[in-house]
Amino acid sequence: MFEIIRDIGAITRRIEVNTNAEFRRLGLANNAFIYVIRSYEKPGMFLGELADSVQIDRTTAFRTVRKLVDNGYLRLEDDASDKRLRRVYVAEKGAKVYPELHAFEQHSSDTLVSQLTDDEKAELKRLLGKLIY
Amino acid sequence: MFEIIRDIGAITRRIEVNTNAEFRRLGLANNAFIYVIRSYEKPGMFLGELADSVQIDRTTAFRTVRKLVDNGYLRLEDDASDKRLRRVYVAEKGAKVYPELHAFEQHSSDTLVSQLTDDEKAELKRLLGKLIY
DNA sequence: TCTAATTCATTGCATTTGCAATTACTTTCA
DNA sequence: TGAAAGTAATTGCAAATGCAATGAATTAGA
Repeated sequence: MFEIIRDIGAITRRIEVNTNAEFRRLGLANNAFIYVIRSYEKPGMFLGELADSVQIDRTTAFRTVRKLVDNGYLRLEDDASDKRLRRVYVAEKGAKVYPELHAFEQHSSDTLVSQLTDDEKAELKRLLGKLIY
Repeated sequence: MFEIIRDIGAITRRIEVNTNAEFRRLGLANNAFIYVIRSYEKPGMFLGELADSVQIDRTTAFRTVRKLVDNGYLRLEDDASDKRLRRVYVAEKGAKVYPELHAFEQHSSDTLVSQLTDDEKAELKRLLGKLIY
């Protein structure tokens, strides 16, 4: 059954290379696009929460977010009640590119599952949702 | 359906962190353990072939393999008929640790699918095999 | 309520990473 | 059969990465 983790590992790495190449022109390589997408969809996560949600090392995430803030894609806000937290939001530039980022993600996904029937797609999604990690 | 690539991305990154932590003591972090496993199971792949099979950048793979050769885990052989190729084999040290590496991979996999029935596991494996990347 | 344990952001630092060459064959095809 | 195109390995280099440590704020427990 170990083929499962080998398969998803290879698929993930391949998709990351593709997507990074696609968005390098926007300064969103090195998985930076991920943070824009997630911050757009769930605004206000704090830094560690965002990092954990995508399973990227917190220090790496921290530096990428800082760069995206410098580049105008994201924006940070101190939390009102907990002084440790810094919450992440998309800035205008981030909101503007979101549709393109998500469309590419959608396209990558469509290609990936293109040999599956609709039922199989739904089943795959369901099964992945039951995985423990 | 894009949830699929998000899920497998997060799972992959999490497993990599775990596995690298586990095998750092052997000098097999940074995904180095992958090369030992694969070279053991399919001896004689040439460098680029090995890299492509796991979807890791060829230059990164090249440097990791070189390090593993230096550390005594792997061994390289020039191809007899094509002078461009260098084929990869495990050395004694690599063969010795393979069982442990594979057992951990198995364990990671078992944990991952622990909430699935046997039928679901088989179905997941089948569906992943149909993905195009 | 005081202290210890926890959690967050952030930095230090050595190592790794990966894109873009370059060089050395090998294959293709006119 | 000879140039052009393709495919390997390898290197250069700037940037990213991630573990370990630090400091500040919060929470838990006695």
